[in-house]
Amino acid sequence: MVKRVSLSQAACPVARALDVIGDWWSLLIIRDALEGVRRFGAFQAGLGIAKGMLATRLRDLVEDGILEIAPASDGSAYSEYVLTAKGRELHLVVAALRQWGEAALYAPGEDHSVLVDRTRGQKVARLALQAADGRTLQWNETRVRHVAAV
Amino acid sequence: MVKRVSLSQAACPVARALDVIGDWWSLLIIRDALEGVRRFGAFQAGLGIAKGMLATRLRDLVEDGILEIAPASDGSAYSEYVLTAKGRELHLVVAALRQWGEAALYAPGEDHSVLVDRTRGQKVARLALQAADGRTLQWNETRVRHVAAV
DNA sequence: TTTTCATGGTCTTATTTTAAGACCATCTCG
DNA sequence: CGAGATGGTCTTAAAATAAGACCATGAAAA
Repeated sequence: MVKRVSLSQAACPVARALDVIGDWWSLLIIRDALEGVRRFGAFQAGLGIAKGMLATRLRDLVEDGILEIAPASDGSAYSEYVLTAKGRELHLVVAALRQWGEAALYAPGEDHSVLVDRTRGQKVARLALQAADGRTLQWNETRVRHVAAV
Repeated sequence: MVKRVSLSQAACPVARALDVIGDWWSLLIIRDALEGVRRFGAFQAGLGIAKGMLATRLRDLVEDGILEIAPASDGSAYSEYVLTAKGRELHLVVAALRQWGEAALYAPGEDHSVLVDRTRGQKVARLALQAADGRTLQWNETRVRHVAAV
């Protein structure tokens, strides 16, 4: 029996991305980190995750260069987990998931949190795929160009 | 001991979305479905997934209204799995993952598949968050407005 | 300074999920 | 009809998860 399949060498960026952040908790941790959560205890309280799971997830995310450990910003001797530049770029993935969830998984009238423009408090516009020339592309107006097998 | 935690009733759309598609294989299945894969055997061959896993994943995705079973388009007695409207909307999530993977997980010069405009074959533009008035928003120019606890 | 509590983990255990393949029923086609 | 393709189910062993006991250190109160 082998370990869980690894996609870290896949030629498809989607597969490779899921290999890193495609598990249950990682994107939730990143979501919280994007909102400013930094301390172990804060992640644990916000997510309701078991401590052991959180510890391994944080370790993995640090190993993958998505989080980094920094001295606590409040001057105490504890440390904090902060997103790296690579990790911050995941905000679009989180936003896409959020918009899909809002549209597809809530009954009309059911309440949920909302991503807003920080300065004006207005809801962020829906994401859309655009061609190089700026045309908006629907799901069936794109295709994937695969690389030749090695 | 309880089952794996369920987030299906979360007030955060990100959590609820991950509850549905946040496992290892679902988004890869959806990625392939977006590229036109429809048959059980085609999914299995493309993903290298165990048959049992694929069967349960497909069943779950159908239950969640992301895929639906249709008669085979080639006239045979077999059936096919096709994306529903709800499932097709996930193309933005897949695109966001793809763009992040391309930027963050490949060494310079390393080859990967690319999402292109179907009519012109040009690479799709990078996604970006926009405010209601069209301004582009960086990761730190947004915040999440939470709902009041019930 | 001693004592107490908060913080940030590790380790153990029971349960669930996953990977792999054996097995089987139905369909297609020669 | 018979052989192989197709689309599954079932079994089994290994790995991941959930929950909490336990522990070391830092912070803070007495």
